[in-house]
Amino acid sequence: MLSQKSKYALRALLLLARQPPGEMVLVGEIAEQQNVPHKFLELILLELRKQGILFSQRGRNGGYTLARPKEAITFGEVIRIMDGPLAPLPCASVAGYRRCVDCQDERTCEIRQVMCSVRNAVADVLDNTSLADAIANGLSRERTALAS
Amino acid sequence: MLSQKSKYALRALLLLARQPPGEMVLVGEIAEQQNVPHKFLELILLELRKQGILFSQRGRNGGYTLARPKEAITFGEVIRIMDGPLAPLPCASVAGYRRCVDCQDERTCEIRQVMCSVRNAVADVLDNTSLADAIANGLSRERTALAS
DNA sequence: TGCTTTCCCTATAAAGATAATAGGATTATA
DNA sequence: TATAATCCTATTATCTTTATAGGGAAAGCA
Repeated sequence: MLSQKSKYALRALLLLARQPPGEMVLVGEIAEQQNVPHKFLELILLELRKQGILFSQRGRNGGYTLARPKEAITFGEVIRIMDGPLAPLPCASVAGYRRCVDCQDERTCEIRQVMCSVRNAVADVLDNTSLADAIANGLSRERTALAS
Repeated sequence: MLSQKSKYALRALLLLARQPPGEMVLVGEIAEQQNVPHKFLELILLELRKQGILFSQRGRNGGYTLARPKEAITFGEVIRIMDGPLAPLPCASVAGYRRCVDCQDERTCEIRQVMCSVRNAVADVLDNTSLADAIANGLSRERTALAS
């Protein structure tokens, strides 16, 4: 399940991705527009900055902006930062592998094998969807909906 | 993330799937072999029985057995019973759809669209993997491992 | 220089979900 | 009727998520 934190993070990033490149936006503006608690959003944006997703400036005329082009930020990267590994089980994770303490034989564990397939299927979607992709799909859907 | 409950449930079901069809197994035996708390496993098996996955018999010579052939029980079905919908967001779920309370326009929500893709990718794996499939894959991997 | 605005940082509380335990009720068999 | 097993409800314990609070530090401007 996607956490509230990831949802807020993605909302904020999509909002920033819709701005002209380099445009600074205040935490308060994002919070208000997206219905996210201000202070909670601060924590989220702070973490995204530390992880190189956002660039920030303090003081007057400060705010946040994407640290990279919107084509170069994927859903997978964002969700991993907020929620941790994509895999349904630690033992099926590539980046965040951890052995199951009560697993009798990982090499033959059927559950692990299936969860590895799930992990790959999920990563295939999320690591290949950028903020730009998501926005573009949204627009094309919108056009389709209006045309029909 | 897969819950402990789902993991225990799948372990128990895979154990039962490896028995001769119709063979009754005690909760206590499953709990011991799979390192699962006895009383907790009882709750899990009980729910699986209510949902038509297991058949049980009380009293002496009682126990649990699969209510259907192992080819006809999928990971998706089991995980939905234990953990609820597969989708990362309620608004992206087919079976358990629920609107996001703070969503401004679901029709154009980019996050929802991506999460629908994730849901489909996950369901595609889990709804097409039966207990029998998982056991068969495990064996073939074992053979491969031994051969190499 | 001092004032304001903004992000930055740490700590903690509140709420909810998950995991587990407990104790007995019911049923089938020998 | 004794026994062994599942069945059922309630409760506790633990952990995670979500959110709040209060101030610290830097940037710009008068």
